[in-house]
Amino acid sequence: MSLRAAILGFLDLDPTSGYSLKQRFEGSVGSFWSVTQSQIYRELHALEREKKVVAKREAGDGAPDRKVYALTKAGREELQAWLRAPLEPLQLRHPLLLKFVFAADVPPEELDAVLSRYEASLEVTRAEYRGRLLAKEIFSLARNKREAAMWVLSIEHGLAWCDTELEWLKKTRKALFPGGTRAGR
Amino acid sequence: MSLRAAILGFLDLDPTSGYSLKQRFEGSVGSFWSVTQSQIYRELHALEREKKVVAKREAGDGAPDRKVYALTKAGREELQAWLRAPLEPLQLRHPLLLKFVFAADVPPEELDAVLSRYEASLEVTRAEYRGRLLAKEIFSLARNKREAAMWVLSIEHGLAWCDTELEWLKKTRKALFPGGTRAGR
DNA sequence: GAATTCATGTAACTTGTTACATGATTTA
DNA sequence: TAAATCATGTAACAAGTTACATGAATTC
Repeated sequence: MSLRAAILGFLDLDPTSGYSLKQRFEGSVGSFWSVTQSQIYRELHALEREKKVVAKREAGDGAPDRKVYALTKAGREELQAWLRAPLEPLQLRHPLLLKFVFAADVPPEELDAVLSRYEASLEVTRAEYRGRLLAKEIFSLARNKREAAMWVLSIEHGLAWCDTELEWLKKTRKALFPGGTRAGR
Repeated sequence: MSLRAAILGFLDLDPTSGYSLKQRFEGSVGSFWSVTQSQIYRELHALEREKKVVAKREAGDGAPDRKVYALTKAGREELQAWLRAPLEPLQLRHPLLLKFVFAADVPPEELDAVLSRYEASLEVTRAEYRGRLLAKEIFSLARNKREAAMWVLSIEHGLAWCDTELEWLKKTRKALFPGGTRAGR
């Protein structure tokens, strides 16, 4: 349901093709909502059948044709209804934590390696969010100041989450490997 | 894959039935890994077919029979392999954030209501985690001190996450409703 | 007497993932 | 010349959700 609504949301901002919707997801809500190309096409087809969106074929001379989707009135109504509807419950799935709970017998160096890889990936993610804030692309795409402010807040949410994770890792390392496991960390 | 491994992990701690596995998920990793009853039975059946677990029927006199599952050697090996394997990537799906991004035109009071409901649910969750730490059930179930320490850390992760969310909400409210939307908040 | 808990499960459905196929254009 | 990008999609599969069915025992 959320995926569907997000597609409507993006098309409301700016009608576009399935292919580029994928890019938009990645470039803006990717940190808290992941999608695959197949999902997008499937949902787009369903929305089209239900007349929530209409497609216009645009000839790309040389390049492949694009099917540009736009909301219909019914589509706009569905989006508005979703915005006011109660939230679907947040259900985290955190593979590191899950593994962690069963890992008491894993030798310290191996556990440390798992934590380190996660830490490295967090730092990459955080740098990306920082870049997004600095790039200020947001301010050119947003339709008004309020919208821009909200997009900034959503990125700041991602940054705060990264920081919390990193702090937890630090604390966890201290608790589990009080002497350190190897030179350098 | 993670679900499967977690089932193996729980059965390794203590052989038990599908029904009570569900309870154990909820009572320990529920904050970062949600499951349904159907998923558990389905996976348990698959694991049985693959000889990773064996079931023993225990007659419950009066009460329904239970099928108590225990790991086989192959099951233990799969668990150990998973513990050392690279993590599946973390993919958040955060319905509030997603909605937030498209909600610039939602009237302040309605948006505030969405945020408030989320805030309330976070406070419930946080209280539950606190309770879990205070209850110290952990220390009786853990097989050793290291394991207990790791379980405590996993709950502390949940608490830290709640706190970060609550702080973000506060900040967001301040940014979006500088004068407040109604008495009391 | 009604609802909840214990305990098993099935069926149907929705959502998410992976792999593949096509074919032109641009970049390395 | 090989790889990446643009752009469409399909098929098969895996994972997650919802609703239902059964039936005894216990608690309200």
